[in-house]
This record gives sequence, C-alpha cells and structure tokens, in this order.
Amino acid sequence: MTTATVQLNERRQSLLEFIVGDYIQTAVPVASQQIAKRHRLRVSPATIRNDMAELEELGYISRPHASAGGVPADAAYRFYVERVAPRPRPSRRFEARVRSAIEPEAGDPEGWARGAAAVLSDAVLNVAIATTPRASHARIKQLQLVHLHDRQALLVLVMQEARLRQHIVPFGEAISQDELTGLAVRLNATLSGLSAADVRRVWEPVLGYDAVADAVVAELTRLLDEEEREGLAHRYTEGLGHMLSQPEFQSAVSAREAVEVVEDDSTLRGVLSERAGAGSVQVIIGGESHSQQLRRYSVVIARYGTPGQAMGVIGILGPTRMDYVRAISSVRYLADFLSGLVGALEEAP
Amino acid sequence: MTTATVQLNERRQSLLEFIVGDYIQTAVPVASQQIAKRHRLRVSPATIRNDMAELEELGYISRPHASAGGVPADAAYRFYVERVAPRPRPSRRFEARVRSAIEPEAGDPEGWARGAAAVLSDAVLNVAIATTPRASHARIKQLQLVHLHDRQALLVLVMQEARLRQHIVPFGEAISQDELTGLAVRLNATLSGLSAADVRRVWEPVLGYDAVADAVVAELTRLLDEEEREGLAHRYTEGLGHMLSQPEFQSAVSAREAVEVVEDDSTLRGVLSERAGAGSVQVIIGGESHSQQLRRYSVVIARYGTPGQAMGVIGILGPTRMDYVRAISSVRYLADFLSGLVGALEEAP
DNA sequence: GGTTAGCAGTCGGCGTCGTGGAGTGCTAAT
DNA sequence: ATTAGCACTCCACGACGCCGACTGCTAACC
Repeated sequence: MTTATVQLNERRQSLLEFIVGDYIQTAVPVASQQIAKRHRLRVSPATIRNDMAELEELGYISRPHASAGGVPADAAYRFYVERVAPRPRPSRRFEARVRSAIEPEAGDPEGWARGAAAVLSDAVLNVAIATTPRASHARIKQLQLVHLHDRQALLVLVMQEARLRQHIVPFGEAISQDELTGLAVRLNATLSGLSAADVRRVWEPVLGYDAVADAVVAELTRLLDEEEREGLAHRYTEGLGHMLSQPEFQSAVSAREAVEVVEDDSTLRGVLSERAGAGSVQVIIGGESHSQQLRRYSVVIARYGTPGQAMGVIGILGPTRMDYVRAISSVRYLADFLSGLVGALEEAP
Repeated sequence: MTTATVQLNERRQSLLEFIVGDYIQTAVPVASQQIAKRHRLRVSPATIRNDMAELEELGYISRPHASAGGVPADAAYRFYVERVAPRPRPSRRFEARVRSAIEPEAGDPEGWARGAAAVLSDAVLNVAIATTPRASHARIKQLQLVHLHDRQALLVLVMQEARLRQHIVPFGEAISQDELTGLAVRLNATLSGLSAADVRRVWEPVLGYDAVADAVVAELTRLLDEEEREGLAHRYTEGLGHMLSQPEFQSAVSAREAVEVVEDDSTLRGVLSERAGAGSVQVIIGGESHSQQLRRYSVVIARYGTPGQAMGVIGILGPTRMDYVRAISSVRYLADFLSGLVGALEEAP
C-alpha cells in the first residue's frame, strides 16, 4: 500500500490519476473545469478545486503561478505509475514492429540492441538506450591471433555471449602467421573458459618462458579486466530528435541541457548500472535519481538476458511528463524479447 | 585564381576577409564603423560602406534588414577559406591533446576514431565525425568459428586493417568445436585474401559438398558484401552539445533541426562518401552540398589512411559561420596523424 | 460535513505603442 | 575616388492595457 492510498480517499485518487493523465497528454497545467468536463466525475468544479488544494498541500501537485491549474509533482507520477502499472501488453502493432526490426539482425547481438533502441524510441517518442548483453565475469571463450606484419599481430578475443574485443599487440621479435596460429591453439587449450583472475593464477608459473606468449596473455588479461570494469559495454542511444520535439524542450536552453544529459556518460551510467536491479521494469522519476542533472527527467529501464550469465539493459529517458503506461509496457516487452534471444545463444533449440 | 580575386581589388578583398573574420568571431552583423575601428584600414567608414554595397551587389554579403550590417554569404566563406587556407599548423596545445587522447588507444582502430572525434569536437566546438578505416574492397584476412552450442556457431571475420565482423550461423546438424576449428583452418587456407567476388568464383565448384561449410561461406560473402556496400562503417559522432551552444542555435527549432541533421544518417552519408575525394582537406560550405538539409551548415572533412588500401574519414560539421582556420588545420593534422597509425599497420616498423 | 454556485481577484499571454540607438544610403564637397 | 554630414530605416526593448482563464473564498444548500 502506497502513501497515497492511505492519504487519499478514492475520489481524490481518481482525481489525481486524471490530472496526471491529462497533463501527460497535453503538457498544459490542468484546471478544475477541464477535469469536470473531460471525465464525468459526479462533482462540480468547485469540489475539484477543494480536492486539488488538498493535493497541493500534500505535495502531489504544484502550480506555476497562483491562479493556474495544477501540474503533477514527482510524487504524483510515482502514484500514477503504481496505479496503472499492472496494465500489461503493448499493442500488437508494437509487437510486430519489434519483430520486424530485430529479426533481420538475428545473427548479431549488437544488432539486437541497436534495433531495440530504434524501435523503442519510435514508440515512446523519447530517447531510448540499449546496451549489448555482457557477462558480469568476463571469461575467455576463444582467442585468435592474426598476423599484421612481422612484429605485430591482432589479438581477437571472443568472450561469453559472443562478445568480441580486439587489440593490436606488438612483439619484440618477428613471428609468422603459422607460429601465431600455433600459439593461439596452445593458449586456447590452456585458457578457454577462464576469467582474468583465473588467467593470472594459471599463467604466473610459466612466465618468462615465451616472450610473445607473455605479451599476448598480458593484453588478454587487460582486455578482460577492462570488460569487467566498464559498466556499460556498447551503448546505443536513439531518438534525441523525438525527445526534443516534446513541449518541455521549446526553449533552447532546456534543449541544450537535454543534449548534455544524453551525451554525458557519467550521468546515465550511474542510473543504468546501479538501479537496474530486479528482473522487472524499474521506473525512476525525477528527483528519485538523486542526480541534479536528472531532476527533470524520468528513466524507465529493465535488464534483460540470463541472470548470472549475460545481462544487458534497455530503457528510455524522457521528461518526467512521459507516457509511463506505454513506456513501461514497451520496455517490459522488449526486455522479454531480448532475453529470449540471449537465452537461445546458450541452450540447444 | 578564384572569382573573387578578379572581381575585387585588394582593398575589397581585405575588407571581405575582415567582415568574414569578425562575423565568425562575434556572430553579429558587421557594420562599417566597427571594421574601421577594429582593423586600421586607411579609409573612412563611408568608403567601407561603398565597398560593402559593392560586395552585396556581387553576392558576397547580405543584410538581415535594410539598415543593418553585413553578414557573409556562402561565397564570402568560400573566398575566406581559399584566402586563409595556407595557414598550416594547429597549436602545439592541440597537437599535444591529440597525442594524449589517441596514444592510449594505440591498439584499437575503433579507439583511434573515437578519440579523434572527441578531441576534434573539443577543439572546434562543433560536431566532429570520424569513421574507422575501411578497405574499399573488403578482403578476408582470417576467419574463426566459435562453438556456441551444437547447432550454432559464431563466425568471426577479420578483414584488412583489423576490421572485425561477427555473425551467428545456425547449422542443420550438430557440430563440435574441433570440427569447427578444422573447418576454419581449411577455409582460411582457401579463402584468405579474397574478396566477396573472389569467394564466389572460387567456391562455386565445391558447392554442395559440405552443408556446414556452405552455410559459413554464404554468411561470409554476405558480410563482405555488406562491408562494401555500407559506405561508412562505424561512425563516431561527438560534440552535439558544443555545437548547440553556438549562437545560431538559440532558437529551439533550429536546435531541433540541428539534432535531426546529425541523427539522420542519409544526410551526412552523401557528403561523407562522395565528397571526400582528394587527399587534402575538403570544405563544403552551405549550399555547396546541394542538400536542402545542409543549407545552413558547413562540413570540413579529410580522408585518412593508405590510398587504395584502407581509408577512413574525419571531419567536422557546424554552422556556416565556423572557425575555418582552426577547423581546417585541426582536421588536416588529425588526418595525417591517423594516416600514420594506419600506415604502421601495414609495414614493418 | 461535504458540496456547490457565485463572485471578486490574480496572473500570464499578447498585441500596441513609443522610444532610443545603431547603422545605412545618399548627396555634395574635397 | 574618398569623405563628412544628414535624413531615414528598422530593430530591440520596455511600458501599458486588455482579455481570458483560473483560483480562492464566502455563503448557501443538501
């Protein structure tokens, strides 16, 4: 039971829902008469005014100026989200779009994230963010060494969940592709399935025996470490234009501010990693993020993938006045859809 | 010899240079008195006014309204660029920044492009774009097959210049990692160094002999085809926030327009691929792009890499009022710097 | 007590007006 | 060809006033 349900009688709860719903649609402060007209509540505007005064008292709505309608505060959106959250499925139309956007990319996990971000941002007309699935503990699946020239090779590292990293490794001595291939085979035999920590444990003893192998392994562990550290893999961001067409960004300063929020890694990184906890959809409204930068924005995110194995994040960012019903159901559906794809990577069909 | 140098005597040329330079700095229509004060020309404002009337007649400048100063037209920027182009080097400070931004990424061509875009956008306070180097004819260097589960493998394709592609390949039959490795070795022996067309020529005869191999080769050629077709590889775009802080984007509509230009692939793709011809820096000013969308923007780009082998693009996008001197020298320097890195991939040190 | 009609009062949005000042174009003199 | 002088243009900006939308309050009503 939320705070609102104890504080407010049923009529005031509906009223608050109407206010939030109308404001989400129109972006205009909502007036008592408008509510009376739009939603056939069985009371007069005067009564609604009294109730709205109460809602203001309790911090659910505020007013731009003394004689203006009410605009929802964070608490009102929170109430609204709890109240309408159960509504489950996105439209068939959206489901079809998801399939047709992602299925052509079936073979490429990067493509999944890219496609998901694109279709999501089109659906909610805000910024969509998707990361590729990433294992919490990066493990080597297989590595490959490609001859570039005598003293230089490309190390290609395949990790769990088809994640790839590459890096150029220079050597002190000349070395042929055949030798590199042989080395790769040896290393694969020894190191396959290991994490950075494992590699360090296994490899230490042999150190010094082969300078080329040592160089490769050093680079290898560095890449693995980097994978574990960097929270957020490849990130696809889509739909800034959509978001800026929302009325809250009519002024140039707010538009630039929005661009900075989206461009600045650090702002989002926090929310993306720390908050995407449980399996279900998370909604972070305005000040709930405890981030000054995100004060006027809401984030709706979910993790997807196979728990314990590889997880990615998909979500949307927009002004606190966003269509939460659509956002939540779309994100939930996409997360499930992507989880299905990731799952198919692991088990036989 | 440009049109301007025949049309204009020396004083008018200097005058035009001053007008463009001042406008680039201040973004305010420049008045005759301002010029007289700022640059000690040995003539009175009245004379300058006469000259400016002439410049307007010839289409080099225009006026926002009848009694306002002059703002440069595309032709004026073109003249300015030709006139100041020879100025060669960026500041030491910039050179140092380039090194410190890119050298840590020495091993990763993706990192080069990313770092270059970041440092460039900071230098010119506009949007910077960089693509990774790409061979005009994609050729296989080496491929790798990684077992995902019995009926599915990850194909990793390494092309020239350390470019990577991955794709999941499903099979009709179960197959082990050992078999996959064997297949990869066989295919590498046969196909290494070949282009998509080559592969099709070489492979046809054996078709039908091995369903798994056929599936891999089919995917392989598809990936190669895709590489050749898609003009522009991975593209890194940086600094939209910087650009939006320029005074031309004070109004919300122009800001959203700018976001759309940057977000829309097709707009830039044309300019990036077709125009980046010769080895040196290209400047496309406003309407010269023949693109309605880019009418108010200029692009400064250069190709980098090894001609005939692998080429990438680096450039900047901004309003026609941009600091061309800085833009050109920065882009030129970065292109040379990146070319050096690409070159080192190919030849022994 | 909760609800409602009526009404005075508030405030933003918008169009009008007027003014100051920057800057031009023209003319006539040098 | 250059320049001083001057009348004229046009924008930017603040003041003003009005309209209309809404509220808060009071008093009546169920």
